[in-house]
Amino acid sequence: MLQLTKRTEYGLIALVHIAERGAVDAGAFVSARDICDRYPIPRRLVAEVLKALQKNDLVESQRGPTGGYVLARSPESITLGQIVTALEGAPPLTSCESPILLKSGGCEVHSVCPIRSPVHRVREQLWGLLEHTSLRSLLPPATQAHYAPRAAHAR
Amino acid sequence: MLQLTKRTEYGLIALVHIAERGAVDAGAFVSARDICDRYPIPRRLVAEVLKALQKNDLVESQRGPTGGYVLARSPESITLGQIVTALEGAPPLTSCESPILLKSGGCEVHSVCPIRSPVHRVREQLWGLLEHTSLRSLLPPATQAHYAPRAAHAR
DNA sequence: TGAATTAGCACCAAAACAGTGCGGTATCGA
DNA sequence: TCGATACCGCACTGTTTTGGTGCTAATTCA
Repeated sequence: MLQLTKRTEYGLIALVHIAERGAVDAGAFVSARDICDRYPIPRRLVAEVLKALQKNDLVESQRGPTGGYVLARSPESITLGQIVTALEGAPPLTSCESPILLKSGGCEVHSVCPIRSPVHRVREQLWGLLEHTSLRSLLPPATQAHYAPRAAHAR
Repeated sequence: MLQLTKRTEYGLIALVHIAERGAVDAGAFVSARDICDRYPIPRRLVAEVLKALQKNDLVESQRGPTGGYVLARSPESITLGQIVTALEGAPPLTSCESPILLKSGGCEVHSVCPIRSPVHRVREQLWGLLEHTSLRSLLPPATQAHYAPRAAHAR
C-alpha cells in the first residue's frame, strides 16, 4: 500500500509536538506522557516510536523525572525521508528493486522484468520528494518562524 | 508501508507487455496465458488484476479463443496514478486524511491533529508525481517510439 | 460440438501492523 | 537514602492486509 503506517503517523505527531515545545522551552525534555495527554495515542506506542527515532539520531532521550525527548537536530535538517526510513525502513517501491532479491521469493522475474528500471526512476523521484520535505515545513507557521531557516538554530 | 503491492507490480508488467505486443500487432488481443508464459506470474493473479484494470477502463477484454486484452487508450493517456488507483484504491497518506474518518477507528485526533494539513500537502505532491508518469514513459525505448506522443495513437 | 478464454464467486495461508504486558534500569528530588 | 518518574527491552497477541488458489459459469471461435 502506498500509505504511511500508523507508527510513522505517530512519529510525526510526536516530532511536531516536541518541536513546538522546544520553540517555547528551549532545551526542555518532553515526556511520552506529555504527548499522549494531548493526543489520544497509546503511550506504549509513542515510546516505541520515539525509541526508533532515537536510534536514528533524530531525537535525544533523557531518563528519570524531568526526563523525556528533545530534537537531536534542527527541524530544518530533519527530513520526512529520514523519519520514514527510521520507522519503516527504506522499502523498495516494488519487489523487483529489493537489494536482497530472493529473500522470501523476491523478484523471480529478474532478468526479464520489463519494469525494473523505469519503476526505479519513479522511486527515486518519490524519495526525492520525501528527502526535500523538512520537519520544519510540517510545523505550524508560528513555530516555523521560531526555527528560522538561516538562524542556524542547531539546537 | 510506502510500497506498491504485488498486484500493482503485476499490473504494470501486464500493461507493459500488452503495450509491447500492441506495438507489433496493432489490435491483437493478448491473453493472460501469453503474459504468464513469459513472466513467472500466477495466471490467476494476472486475470484478477486485468479484470480490475478493465473495470477502470484501462484495458478492454474479449472472451473466447483469440480473446484477451488490449489497451483501452493510448499509453500516453494512461497514468501510473490511474493504475495504482485501479489496483489499490486511492489510499490517504495517513489515517488523518481518510474521507470516512471514523470507519474503523480512523483519526481520533481529528480536531487537534497537528499534521493533517501539512501531510495533505505532501500527499498532493506524491499523487501529482504518479499522475504525471504515463504508461508510455515506462515502456522500453523501442516501443516508446512506436507510441509517439503526438501521433494520436488513440487506438 | 469442443476447446480456449475471460468472469465471478468464495476460500485459505502467511505476513505485516497495531497494540499490550511485564519487568528492568537510570535519574531527579525530597 | 528512598521513592517516584521516566525511559528501555523483550516477547506476545489479535486483527487486517496481502498473496495466492479452486471451482464453476459465460462467451466466443473453429
